[in-house]
Amino acid sequence: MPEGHTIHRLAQDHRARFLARPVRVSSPQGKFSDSAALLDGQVMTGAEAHGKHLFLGFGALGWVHVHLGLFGKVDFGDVPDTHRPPPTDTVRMRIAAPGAHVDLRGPTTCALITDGEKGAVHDRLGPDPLRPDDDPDRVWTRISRSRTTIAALLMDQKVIAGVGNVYRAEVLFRQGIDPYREGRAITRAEWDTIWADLVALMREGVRNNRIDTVRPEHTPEAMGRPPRVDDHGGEVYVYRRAALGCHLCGTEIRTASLAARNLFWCPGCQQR
DNA sequence: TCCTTATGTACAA
DNA sequence: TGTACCTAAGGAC
Repeated sequence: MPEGHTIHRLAQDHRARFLARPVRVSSPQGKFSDSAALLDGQVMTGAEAHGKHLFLGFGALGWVHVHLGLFGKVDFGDVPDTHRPPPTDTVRMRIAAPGAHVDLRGPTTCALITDGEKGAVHDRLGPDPLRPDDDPDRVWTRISRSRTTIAALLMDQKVIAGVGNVYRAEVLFRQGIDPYREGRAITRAEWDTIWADLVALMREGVRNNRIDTVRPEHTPEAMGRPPRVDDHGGEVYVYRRAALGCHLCGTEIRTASLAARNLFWCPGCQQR
């Protein structure tokens, strides 16, 4: 379930269990074995996120750089060592300390890198709504000069880091903006609202560890409908609701493929 | 049991 | 634009 909120939550969850503690590191699946051997027994000195990238610090040894890609999964287990389940053979990396372990499966990236290499990753990522010091003006500069659609721009990690297919669809619905509108046709006021909305939605995503975007007044309860949670685990307006009726205006939600990803929007609520 | 799909990205042509 | 990569769940049979 990896959009930026997941990764920031993972950083927090790693810090809570492992920060400043020596940890056991292994790679049952094998692809990370050499680095795991170097790190085994070392102290975890940091855990941070930028967009969808996770960095686990190990002092002078560098950082474990993790990117979940589309399929990557992380499972924590908070059990006494005597009850710790043996890892399955797809676990790329297991980190363990007394009373806690975490398994990483199916990541696109899991590699030990240097400070310099970490810096290079930050340099190619845009501002992240979940990093308090990041500057939305840098994003606005790119968007306001671009003929690319706002839908494509929001998914471009060099422009803005951490937004994925769900937040893209949902923030454009919430702001009433058609996904095919060009970046340069977005007004400054619209951009300010999009950024502020992403900050709020993604912070809530970190808190709840899932994506909910439906405003209180639009929940099924508030609208007198039976309770419902969408099958990806949160409550949303348009994501994966193709051919269903819009919660607000009843228009059929449309879907289209854009740069190999599924786009969802309501033609009734979102303006060109 | 097989097929499809998925909240992602990099690289080749 | 297409393809490769990594894993697991759900649905069709």
